[in-house]
Amino acid sequence: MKKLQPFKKLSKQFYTRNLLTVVRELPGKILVKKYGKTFLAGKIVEVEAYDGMIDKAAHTFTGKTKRNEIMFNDGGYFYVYFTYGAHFCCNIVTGKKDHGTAVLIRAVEPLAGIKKMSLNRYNKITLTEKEKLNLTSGPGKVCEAFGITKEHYGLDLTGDKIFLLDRPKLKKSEIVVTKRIGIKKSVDLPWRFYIKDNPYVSRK
DNA sequence: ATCAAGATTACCT
DNA sequence: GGTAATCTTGATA
Repeated sequence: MKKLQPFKKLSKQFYTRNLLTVVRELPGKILVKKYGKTFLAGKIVEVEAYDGMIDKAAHTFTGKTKRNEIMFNDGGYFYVYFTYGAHFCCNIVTGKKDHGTAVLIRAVEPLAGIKKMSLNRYNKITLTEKEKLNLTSGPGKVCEAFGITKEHYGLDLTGDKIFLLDRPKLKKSEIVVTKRIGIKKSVDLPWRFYIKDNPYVSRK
């Protein structure tokens, strides 16, 4: 009989390891945002790594600015940015202080608070099948569904507003590795990781 | 002060 | 498949 693992918050030590170690372990973990007395939650199904030291696509590649300064902290902080005049995207800062590394959360599978997510995305509760799959299948969609905005910039992920829950490690065969999406620089780095056959992954 | 780009999305054919 | 929308940020002057 397999022991049921309790849902435990990921610790500071999880995040302060190297970017590429953390990014491989993030698929399958659970993103949680406190919402009043309840919670919004989703299983992380797609992520990308960004490393300012060697990666021209990273916001930290050209040094510290007001926007990216949280990425130069040690791991365990939330980096939120605004783009294309419309969308927020959220990231998990990793590594040691001054590394400038983070993981973009590209897609999650909704687990709890789905009604609230539906309201945030579509301003209604009853969704078509297509709309359900479109709820959190992209970085901007995740933030809209969870109500994540610049006010969440810099949050400590060991706190209780936004955090991740641990889950058993996935097998290597369950994770697909590809080049990243939607960037024009350093396009060949194989730093996108997603859960095989999961319908909420943004693109095959 | 001005300007171009952008870790996207929704909607179109 | 392609592209308009939309505005913050960072770079350049």
